[in-house]
Amino acid sequence: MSKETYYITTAIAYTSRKPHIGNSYEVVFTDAVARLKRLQGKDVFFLTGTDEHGRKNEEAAAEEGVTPKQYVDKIAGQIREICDILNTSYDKFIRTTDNYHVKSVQAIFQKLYDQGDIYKSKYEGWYCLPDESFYTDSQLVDGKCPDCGRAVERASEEAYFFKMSKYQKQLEEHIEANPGFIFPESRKKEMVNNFLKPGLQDLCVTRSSFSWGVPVPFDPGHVIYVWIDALSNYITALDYMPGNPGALYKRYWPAEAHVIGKDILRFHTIYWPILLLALGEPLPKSIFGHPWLLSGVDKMSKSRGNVIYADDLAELIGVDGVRYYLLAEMPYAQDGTITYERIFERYNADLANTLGNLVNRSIAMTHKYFGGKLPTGRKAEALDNELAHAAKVACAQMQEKLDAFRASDAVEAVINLAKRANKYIDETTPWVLGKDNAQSDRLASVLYNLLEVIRVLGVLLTPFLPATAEEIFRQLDCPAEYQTLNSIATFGVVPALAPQPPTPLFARLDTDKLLAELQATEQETTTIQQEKAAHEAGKDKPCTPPEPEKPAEIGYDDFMATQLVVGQVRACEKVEKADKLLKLTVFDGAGERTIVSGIAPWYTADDLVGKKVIVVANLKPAKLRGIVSQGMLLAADGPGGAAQVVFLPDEAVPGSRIR
RNA sequence: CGCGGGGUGGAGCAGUCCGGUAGCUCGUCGGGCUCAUAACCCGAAGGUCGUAGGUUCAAAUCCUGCCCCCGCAACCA
Repeated sequence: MSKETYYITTAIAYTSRKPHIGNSYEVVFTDAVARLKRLQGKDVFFLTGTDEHGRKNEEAAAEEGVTPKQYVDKIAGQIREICDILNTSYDKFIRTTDNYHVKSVQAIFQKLYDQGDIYKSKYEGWYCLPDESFYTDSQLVDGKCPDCGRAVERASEEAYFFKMSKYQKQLEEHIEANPGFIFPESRKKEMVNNFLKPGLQDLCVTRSSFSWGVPVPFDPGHVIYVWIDALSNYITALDYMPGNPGALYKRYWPAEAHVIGKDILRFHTIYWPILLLALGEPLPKSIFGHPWLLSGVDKMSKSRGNVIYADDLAELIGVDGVRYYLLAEMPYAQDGTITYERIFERYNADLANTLGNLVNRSIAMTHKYFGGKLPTGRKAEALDNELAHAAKVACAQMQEKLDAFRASDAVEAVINLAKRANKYIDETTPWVLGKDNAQSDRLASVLYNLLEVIRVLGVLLTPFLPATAEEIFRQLDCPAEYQTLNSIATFGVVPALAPQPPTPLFARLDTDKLLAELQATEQETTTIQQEKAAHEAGKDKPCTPPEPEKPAEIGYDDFMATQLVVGQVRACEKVEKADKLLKLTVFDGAGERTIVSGIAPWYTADDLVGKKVIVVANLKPAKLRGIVSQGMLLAADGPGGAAQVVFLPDEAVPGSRIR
């Protein structure tokens, strides 16, 4: 009854688009841990879900002509569907639009406000009346509006702020006292050095510029921003209410681990703990910032046309094929890579050849030599002990590694056992024993040991490849009580199994053929994707990349509103303390202007000085790294995020209009 | 001097804390076997462990300088 509890969560996925396979890694990994813990007899609660508020969703919905709720319903459905396809065993799928969550978030906000940790203040800034815009100190040009050059006045917009600094000390002490709180270690250093040490600012926790969110209970013009809304999901999912926590909360909180992407570590290791400190609740035991899965050397993104989706891949290699790749291939602290070559290679080598073939040949021999049922006679040999020992080692290693969140090492330990069993077959040569009736007892022993190892493999694979484990048990005709960790603690406890006729677990893939097919379909889609990508302006933010928008048609006048002119680069220098910035002096026909451009990684002064470029002449000036940039250069998005500046022929006359 | 991680046979990684025969997977080559999914088992080739110095009887491992890659921060109009 009093089983040890184990609460583990993924981050909730932002409902901006269908998650790609890199996004899916998190939920598969977390699922493997959750399944292991259940296997170990813990009372597990595994939470995942979706983060559904925010301006982006509001806008996306408007564009599709549906309500925000309709929009997020659709995407949340897709996200959940992928979790289901991947056979993840979450106990709850929370959506931040769920009613209980909204209520709880409001109560949390109210409590923090009542105790003075949230206060209403002003988003202070310089306001330009004619432009209706706010500017910060650094944006101002000579104390004037950077846009129109007119005077600005000190003005403010109301917003609510959270007193982060009040809890900073406490958090720092906690991190110090609990070395395992943030891991891997290198991530912890990033957080402490970059954010904690410099000191925390109070955090603006509401917005009034959009309305798709949880309203501030006592001030409905304001909406609670993502920090308190989304992060709280980990406790609202357990029916948390300030002062009146629900039964689930009492049972499962604090969480054992929050598994999140390295990109949102800051929110989870700083904002979230401080929020909990303010609520007077215990902090989660650990926060694991996992690395990313890169497509080749690039981040996966729609605009690069290198996206792989888990469900598509599952069509090719099965759900467990996908799970296997993710779990076996992702390093612990460094980014992993995914390519089809690698996927097929791992699938064939480990799943088809090593594991699948072992199961198949062992069961096939049981049928061939004994009609599917082993006789009772046995004859043990010293060799057998080595196999039994390997099973014991695999069992210990798998748990030790996965307990430490080292999934690929854990998987390796299991596959190693399968390799050892394949070797055992060669060592014992059952096909030789089969030719000699006098060796029947020995043959029966060998096959028994093999079936026993396969059963062990079935148990050990449960966290990683649940469907395969099940299929192994089915083929072995293995009763449920022999599918547990306890039952494999000692080798050779299972009664003689009478396996079903063998069915291959994983069909070998014809790698060359598959790659050729993929290349063919890729070429069809690439063109379309590239066209789309051309319209996608900025880079995607890692956690919430924007959906590529179908460009709305614009009229000629709209286009002409952008004043493109020929400019000649007269001078160029690197901006100090900025990796990407070049400060350019450009002659635009009338005079020289300064343009700061983020192309330093790809261009030097020599590449640019004297060249004719396209300048956006009427762009609002902006201050970059303290330098006012008056316009911008046109450049194409090149491969790998590189910028490719558009150069004009030398004859082009500075100042002439481009249209 | 903003903070941190890394450079190991063709590819991907382990080993570095606690110096002492450089290990694993894939690939290549050769052999064995035939129960099995052209699978399995054995063996071989292939590495001056980024680079230059230093400490030591001994350095991938410890120290110092330099080069290159990556992450965080900053920044990309």
